[in-house]
Amino acid sequence: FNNFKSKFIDNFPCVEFPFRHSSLSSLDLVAYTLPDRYPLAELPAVTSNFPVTCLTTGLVWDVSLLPSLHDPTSPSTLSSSQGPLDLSSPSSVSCSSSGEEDEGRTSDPPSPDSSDTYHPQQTSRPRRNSKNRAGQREDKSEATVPATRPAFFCKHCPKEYNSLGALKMHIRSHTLPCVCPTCGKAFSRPWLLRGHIRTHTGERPFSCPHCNRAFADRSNLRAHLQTHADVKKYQCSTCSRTFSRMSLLQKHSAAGCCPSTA
DNA sequence: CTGGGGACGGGGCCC
DNA sequence: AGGGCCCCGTCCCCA
Repeated sequence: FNNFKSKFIDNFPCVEFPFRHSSLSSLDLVAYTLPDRYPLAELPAVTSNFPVTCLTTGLVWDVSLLPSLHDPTSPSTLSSSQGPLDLSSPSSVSCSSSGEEDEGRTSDPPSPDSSDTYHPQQTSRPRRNSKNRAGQREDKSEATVPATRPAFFCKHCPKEYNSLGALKMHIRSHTLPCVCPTCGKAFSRPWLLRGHIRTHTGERPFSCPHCNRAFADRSNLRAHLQTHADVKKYQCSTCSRTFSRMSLLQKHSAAGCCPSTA
């Protein structure tokens, strides 16, 4: 890995080393370097077990209430977030950030809307009323309830979707059609690329109303706003201490406040 | 160990 | 139907 890193830095002196995560395993490196882009989907999900109270919604984030999050058959709970980079041929991909279709591009996998990408067994759309974002993770991991069975299957991974649009959006995460003209890093969506480009330009359009800090990413501003809050979003159900981030609560629990659930 | 920032992924909703 | 945006979330790094 270090050799790879050194070579990368030598060849791309103006580009930040993309594999910044020092904890990358050899398997991760294989995932990056092999043409097959999805072996990470086979890895087991890393989960934690402790109750969390979301103060903003009043929901208790107790993983025991979300069995699908731990469904071993679900491949998607793993964060393959740092999507594989196709740095080998950055110029071969020509996605304009304005939303050029990944479908049908010459060097990419076959079009997601082609007939072999899905199997329209059932086309009933799920409830679109729910603004329950909390349920997103449930939906991500698997079809949680057999009531609305997904009908569209990704041919690149085991994920299933109940609409063609959702499937197409997902397939972009495989094809990564949006490529940064500066460093060649590829993204699934144009707005992700735009956010990434801000890391090059230094643009920070999201300002904190409470201090003079500004952020390139709205989510990061949101997280920052938690630091100004008297009562933070995530509460330990054992000691009632609140935290600005889920990850902090996780660390808190893992450190022993909630030994029964850590 | 804790708190916070940076970067990014992905599903749902709106237009 | 599709693109853009919003929101929620994760992971890593660093002070």
